[in-house]
Amino acid sequence: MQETEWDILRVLWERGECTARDVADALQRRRDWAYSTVRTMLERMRAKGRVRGRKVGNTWVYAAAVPQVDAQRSAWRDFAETVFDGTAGALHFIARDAKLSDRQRSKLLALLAEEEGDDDA
Amino acid sequence: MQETEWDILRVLWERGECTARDVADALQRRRDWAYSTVRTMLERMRAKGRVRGRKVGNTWVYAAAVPQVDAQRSAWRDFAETVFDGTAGALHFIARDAKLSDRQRSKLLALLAEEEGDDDA
DNA sequence: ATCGAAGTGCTACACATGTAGCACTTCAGC
DNA sequence: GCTGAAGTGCTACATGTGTAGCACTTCGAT
Repeated sequence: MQETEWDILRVLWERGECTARDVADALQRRRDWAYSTVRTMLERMRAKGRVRGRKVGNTWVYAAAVPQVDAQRSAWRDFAETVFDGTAGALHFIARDAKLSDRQRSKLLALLAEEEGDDDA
Repeated sequence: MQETEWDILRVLWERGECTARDVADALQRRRDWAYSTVRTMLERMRAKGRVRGRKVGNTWVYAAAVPQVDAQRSAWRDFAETVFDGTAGALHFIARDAKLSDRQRSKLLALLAEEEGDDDA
């Protein structure tokens, strides 16, 4: 999935259902897209099943087709696979080569510790 | 950077300088590419500066233009930026939502602990 | 000298992505 | 009822990506 799509999806995840106009407005600063660009993108994403669309009156209203965390999980898997040949390699990289700041490292440790043992709970 | 490029670069990182033939052979199983496909890709990557190429006799010999870990770092940054709006979000995700197995989690903890304090040393 | 394998430069073509315009319709306010 | 803003469907066009072929050259072995 491309960056453009993530930008659009982020809007949809944050705000729930949106019209093309809503999305365009929300992305105003981040992306200087013409309204029609946003529309094209939304339509393409609908064709690909990335977003759902329903018509309210004569207006299309869009929503993300999958929960954000699901999309993130598959992005994470793809990333790990493509760049590190698997999750193990990716984690290895993060721990050792990602040049995390001390702050980031301890935050990560803290979060991991917190999570320890309560898988998914 | 696309998956195809990573596959090629991985070969170059592993083996150092390679001819198109070397790369094609190395990718035999992973990717069923025609020799010319590999050549096209290498040439395009050379045009983009992703690989360096020098001519040995009449044969092109290619090598990755950047060290693997550098490429991984920028991929990591792009990934974090695109999907999580920053490294912090990405780390948060990894600690809490990536559904790591217990084994992966403890491995990660161990690696992080090991690294603790010796930044880059 | 010659023949074939492997190399080279160049071209091709379909599909995806980034970006956007046009012509037409519809609804809300005057 | 008319007008304008916002919506719609459709089209466009450049660039990137995936995949590969063709014609020509070159070098090593016979």
